[in-house]
Amino acid sequence: MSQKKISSTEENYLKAVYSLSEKISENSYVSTNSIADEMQTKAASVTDMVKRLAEKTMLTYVPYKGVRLSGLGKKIATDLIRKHRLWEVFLVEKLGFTWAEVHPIAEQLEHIKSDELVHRLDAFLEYPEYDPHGDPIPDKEGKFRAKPEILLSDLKISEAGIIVGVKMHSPQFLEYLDSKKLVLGTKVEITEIIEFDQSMIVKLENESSFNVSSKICKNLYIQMA
Amino acid sequence: MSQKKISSTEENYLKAVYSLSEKISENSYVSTNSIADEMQTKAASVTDMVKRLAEKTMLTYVPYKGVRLSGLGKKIATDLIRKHRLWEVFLVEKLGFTWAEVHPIAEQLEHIKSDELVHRLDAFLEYPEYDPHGDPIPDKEGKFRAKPEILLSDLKISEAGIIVGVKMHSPQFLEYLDSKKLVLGTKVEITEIIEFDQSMIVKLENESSFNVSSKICKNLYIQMA
DNA sequence: AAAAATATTTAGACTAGTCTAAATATTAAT
DNA sequence: ATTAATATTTAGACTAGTCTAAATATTTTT
Ligand SMILES: [Mn+2]
Ligand SMILES: [Mn+2]
Ligand SMILES: [Mn+2]
Ligand SMILES: [Mn+2]
Repeated sequence: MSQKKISSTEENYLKAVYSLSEKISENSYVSTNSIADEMQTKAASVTDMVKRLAEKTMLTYVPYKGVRLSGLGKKIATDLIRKHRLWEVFLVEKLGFTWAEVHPIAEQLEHIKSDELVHRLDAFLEYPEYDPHGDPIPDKEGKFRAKPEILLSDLKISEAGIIVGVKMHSPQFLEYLDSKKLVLGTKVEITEIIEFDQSMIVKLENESSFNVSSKICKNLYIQMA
Repeated sequence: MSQKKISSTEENYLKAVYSLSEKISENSYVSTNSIADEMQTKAASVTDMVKRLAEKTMLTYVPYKGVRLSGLGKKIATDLIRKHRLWEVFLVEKLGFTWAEVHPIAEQLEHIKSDELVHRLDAFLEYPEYDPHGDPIPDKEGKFRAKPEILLSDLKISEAGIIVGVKMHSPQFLEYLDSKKLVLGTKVEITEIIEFDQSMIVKLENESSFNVSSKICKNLYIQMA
């Protein structure tokens, strides 16, 4: 399986490429610069690294075009995402962390190498399907369950739904959501849309309604009721 | 606290020095070669590293004599041991690993950096005092509880006690102990000592008695009944 | 289609950590 | 007190990963 010799750095590059691949069309390449952006590093460093990863057959690299993950690279990336999200569930469900706190710790824990550990953690958590931010947890084969698609900003007046995920993950954003009780599982109904700034007046169950900015509406995933 | 920039490698060196310090007299030095042995590396590499650690005031280094941990170095080492042992408890108590399996995984987990995580893990495990091998878990200040001292090999005929720890940690040894039911908490009584090879005939509660080799007797810690 | 702007790669340097081989210091043996 | 054996340090080289600056390729604008 994924028991090859691979560094945490290499894993992080593959994860970044995977994540960037999701945002572009199937047959296009992930550019050097976009990877540098995502990894907070320099394009020159990326070129070095993708050459090494290509050497290890984890991706294909076409100079001046970009890279594409191979099956192996995809497997390593989804394994990493699986571990990241399982650990986030652990941190929230078992240790009582908030959803705003867990990401940096999961960034470390995802690199722990032990298939048996992942397997037992998964069982201990009772095979969760989604992480604390509503992101689906891929299975051992790297298959994802359906991910939330509809944003709060897609709803029309009088439509209602349940918050099932967040698009942005910054702690500040998540803490703000907590303070407004806009957490996963909360039912929301649109009572009004303010045209000039695209903000919405939202009604929560057993709560008074209030204004929600466009920025927030574009970062909340909804399961329509 | 321990939030300085410190690499896992540096942490491992400090842990090795700490462990070696325990085995020698208070005022003597830990030698370069002994560190190289412990770390499975070369003496030349150790010299390089201890110079860097001395630079960071984590230990004092006297060329051709050896090193001694500073207060800071000692704190980093005991923090690491604390984390290692807490994770071992987690792996055994919560995830169902055997005591023979946990060490290599804890070697990775001990390097996760988050004081809050350690604190919450400690609480989640209900503040355990000993790890699955009977080794005491130091507190936040690095203070240790009493560690087991008496070995099974110290007992005389007809004396009895409870197994509270193991001196050796190899998986093979631990698995062998499991197969003989010589696990922590087991009550043992010496019924006979074979002089020529220093092996012992041991009686367990509700079990028939059997021969235990000298090597094993020297690696089992006993709390006398 | 040339010029300008942008993206990407190459070249060379740096740090952390490691190694081997050679030099030097310390300790033990005669 | 020399000599021999052992321990330790230095010197020089190597890899992974990173950076800046310069060179080159690609894309966009005019
Ligand atoms: Mn995360
Ligand atoms: Mn998440
Ligand atoms: Mn251990
Ligand atoms: Mn242990």
